[in-house]
Amino acid sequence: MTVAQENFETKSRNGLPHLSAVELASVGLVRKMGPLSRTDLAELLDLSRGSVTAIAGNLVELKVLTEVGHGKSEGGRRPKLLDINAGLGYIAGVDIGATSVDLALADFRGEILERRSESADVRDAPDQVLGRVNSFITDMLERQGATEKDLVGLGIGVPGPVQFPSGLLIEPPLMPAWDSFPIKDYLRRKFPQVNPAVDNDVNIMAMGEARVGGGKGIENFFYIKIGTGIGCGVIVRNEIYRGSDGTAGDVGHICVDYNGPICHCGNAGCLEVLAAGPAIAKRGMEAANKGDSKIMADRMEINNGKLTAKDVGSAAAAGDQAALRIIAESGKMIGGVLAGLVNFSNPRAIFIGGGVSKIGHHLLSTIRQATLRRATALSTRALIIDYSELGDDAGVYGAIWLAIENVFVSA
Amino acid sequence: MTVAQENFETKSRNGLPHLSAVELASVGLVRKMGPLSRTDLAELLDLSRGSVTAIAGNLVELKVLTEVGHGKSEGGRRPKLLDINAGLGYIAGVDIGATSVDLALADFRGEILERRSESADVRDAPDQVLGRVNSFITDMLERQGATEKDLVGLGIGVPGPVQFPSGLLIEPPLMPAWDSFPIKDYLRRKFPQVNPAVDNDVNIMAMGEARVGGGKGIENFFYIKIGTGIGCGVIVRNEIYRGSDGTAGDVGHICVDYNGPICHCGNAGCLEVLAAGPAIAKRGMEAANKGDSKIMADRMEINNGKLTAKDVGSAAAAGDQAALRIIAESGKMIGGVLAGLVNFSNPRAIFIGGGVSKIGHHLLSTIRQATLRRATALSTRALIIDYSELGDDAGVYGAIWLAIENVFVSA
DNA sequence: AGTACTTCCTTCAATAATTCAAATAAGTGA
DNA sequence: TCACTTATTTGAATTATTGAAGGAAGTACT
Repeated sequence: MTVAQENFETKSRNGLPHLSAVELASVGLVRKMGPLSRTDLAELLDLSRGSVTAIAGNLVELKVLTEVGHGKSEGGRRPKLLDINAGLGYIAGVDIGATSVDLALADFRGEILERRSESADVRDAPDQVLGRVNSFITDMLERQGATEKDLVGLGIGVPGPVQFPSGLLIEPPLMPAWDSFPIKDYLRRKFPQVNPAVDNDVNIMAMGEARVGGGKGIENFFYIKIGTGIGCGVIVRNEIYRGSDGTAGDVGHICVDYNGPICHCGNAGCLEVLAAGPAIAKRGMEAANKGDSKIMADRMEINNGKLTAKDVGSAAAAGDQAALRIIAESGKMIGGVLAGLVNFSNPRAIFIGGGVSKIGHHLLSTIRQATLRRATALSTRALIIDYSELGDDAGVYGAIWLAIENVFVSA
Repeated sequence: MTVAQENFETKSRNGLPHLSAVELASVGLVRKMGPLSRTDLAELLDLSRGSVTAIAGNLVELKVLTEVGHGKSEGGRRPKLLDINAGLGYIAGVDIGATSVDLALADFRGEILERRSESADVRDAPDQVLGRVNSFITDMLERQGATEKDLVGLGIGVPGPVQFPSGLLIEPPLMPAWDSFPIKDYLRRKFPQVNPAVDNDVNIMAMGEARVGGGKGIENFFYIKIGTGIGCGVIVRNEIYRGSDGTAGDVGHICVDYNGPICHCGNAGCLEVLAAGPAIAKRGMEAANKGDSKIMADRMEINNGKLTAKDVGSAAAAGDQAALRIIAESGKMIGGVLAGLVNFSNPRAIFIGGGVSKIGHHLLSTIRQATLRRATALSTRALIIDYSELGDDAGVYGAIWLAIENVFVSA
């Protein structure tokens, strides 16, 4: 490369160089597979070693990749391994929940440097919540000895339907004040160089599971979040599947009982009203009041007359029959819906996360049973159903990876 | 290109030249958008006009593209339009149904030259059925003045679960004799140069609808086939979605009534047993026997004691209340399942085909109502629900296009 | 330690793909 | 007719890629 060209070296707004398609592919491969030698890259890219030497040389010069020691010799010269340059810039991942904000600051490889959970009310005005997000991120950057300019990527998940490219929420039931609020613009007020990626919270959890959790290497899977509601992130061909309007994965309002109770969505018998956390808690309280469960009744007394799904879970873990029955009912309904979706979509795996997934193993086993019983044999042959590997970190990991995969694409 | 190289010009087995990635992209664009000028191509490919001149020149020399006259001037020189060279070779599309084989021979653009329907029993031995397929194709080629060597692509759909890359059927319920039968190899005995593409029948129908029917330009949609069974072809990001084992779209065995009748799959209350053609026919006969419908009872007498779904349809068209109710019931169940899948998958459209879809408009309208009622508002905002545009031709069109898109990929 | 072999990486001339700028072709409209 | 516009072609310059040759850095065997 001549000196004249170097002067015209194009840089995107975030200060990172523009990469060619081959360079992007190389970086992607290293991200996906970990440190690679030039020979590995040549084989994976189907290019000659000579070309890869040139490409890798350029990427090292641009400080996108660095040499990180040597690999094991396989009978000859040891390979020099190339990895993502962790120090190229910082990535922030934000997972906004109904009552809390989870954040993490990561290096350029996606390794988390600092992790935070703050309480927040999503019903507050968006600029209030996002203002706090901005200052949390600034704070984390400062603690790493960095400044706002060093942030190169920012991903954020919000609990509502997102129109992905624009990052606008469309009629979010939980957070009406956020409808069409320009989230990206607001975040850019503090970090003008970054191009934030905004997505639905369940989508980013699925993304996290796909890139660093149990979904690594799995092309098609679901991530089910069971909490106050029930949502689903869908990974198709290793990417988040958002559907035509960004609403894909809305499994909470699939009908399981046409004569069931009315959901806040206006319809009767949605999975969400019948099987999510509040339903489990409610049925627990009913059982306690009816005298079907001493454990739950005791717990209810301590808890000023209330029970949570978690309480029902601990009762079940202690062998309480009523609690076990309640959880099994919920699991059966969820499994029944999942069976239909498995028939339709034939995923390789289903990962279950969200607050309610922590109430114990009984829920998982009934979900698993119900799903396997009602789905076709062919589609369940190799189906994995398990809890999320990342637990509460799925969201922030996914946000980080959404940001990472958007870092080199210009606004 | 030097003379020495021309001698080494690589050709694939089917006699077609190997194309580079850019060339493939160009051809794909012309296939998708119709005749294009070099300038159009340059813009679509994001290449300079000079490059496109070279690429187009090569493709014309290879006889993959041809100049087909001029476009309208927009104030300057008229563009020369490039189109696929129809005469480069023939494409055969085959749609094997339970009781019939539909075939078509097309030119290289996918334009059908001859169309045939033959009766056949899929329960026969596969070599017997496929032997007939081979000779039908040969016959059609001869009627075009061509020989077996002129076939460059062959696509075939079969009514059972297919493991796509290998083209093997896996435990097909309708056609046990075909289990793991090497369909591709058999077809190649007559057409050794082609690399046949084998897929599930519903998948190829969806493909047909995607490429030449109502699904043109729609990224994500379902094709529902209602006949003896109920199947679904899923198009995601403009491609057939097959899932992890090739069984995606198996909606017929989604449960709609846990206390319903037992399906041949072993489970109770599958959509298929309750809502497909045989269920409609059965309920029609019950109504006739109970004296609820004079029209159907009369029809039954003529038909030696039997009714078909179509008979119920004509009764409904004539205003018969019992028939209307039966069809509405079926439509409601299908719509109920579709609503769940719409929530989950957020497609832009649903196209309905298959034999039972011909029983009249009442079925469509109840399916539409039931789907829209139970799916979320956001996911149905822009949702199209309509009959297949291609009707009985969806299968052969899809087979042709599956073949076309495999023509330049080597075996 | 020496030798043969292997693997990994670099270099560089040759080749292929692409761009850019200029020329040419073929129209429109006043 | 002339000025202008759009489409295509051409060819020199640039960039990307290959392939062969060789150097670097290891292993394995003697």
